[in-house]
Amino acid sequence: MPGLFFMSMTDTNFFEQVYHVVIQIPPGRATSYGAIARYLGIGGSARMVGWAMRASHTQVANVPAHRVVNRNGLLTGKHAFGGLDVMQQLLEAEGVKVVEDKIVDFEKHFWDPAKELER
DNA sequence: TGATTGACCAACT
DNA sequence: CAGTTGGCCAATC
Repeated sequence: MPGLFFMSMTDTNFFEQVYHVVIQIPPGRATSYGAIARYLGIGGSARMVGWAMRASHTQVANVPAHRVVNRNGLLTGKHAFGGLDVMQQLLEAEGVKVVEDKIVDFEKHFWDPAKELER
């Protein structure tokens, strides 16, 4: 039932790539902007990933942006969810503990597209 | 059109 | 160990 996402064909291929990966993140898992960027082959442009996410919440639905945090496991984009504790609630609802705006045992919940989707 | 900024990351000082 | 710098690329000023 998921995978029901669509966007204007005027959107850049970059956004499409990012969403394609994020949407495939399983519940209870999380990944980092850098990991996605590397998987897409744009390693240095991790900032663009986060930037694309911010735009996603207003343009595209069904994008679990709350499962994407920075390399530190910190919920850097919480402010984009309308509330400063919305992102945390979403994660905890999936079984991911969050303390001080950062994911506990981030490595344990880490989901690397380059590894899971590998090849 | 040039400069600044951004839900980042890694290396360097 | 903390602050700075470079990189990457697109949007905004």
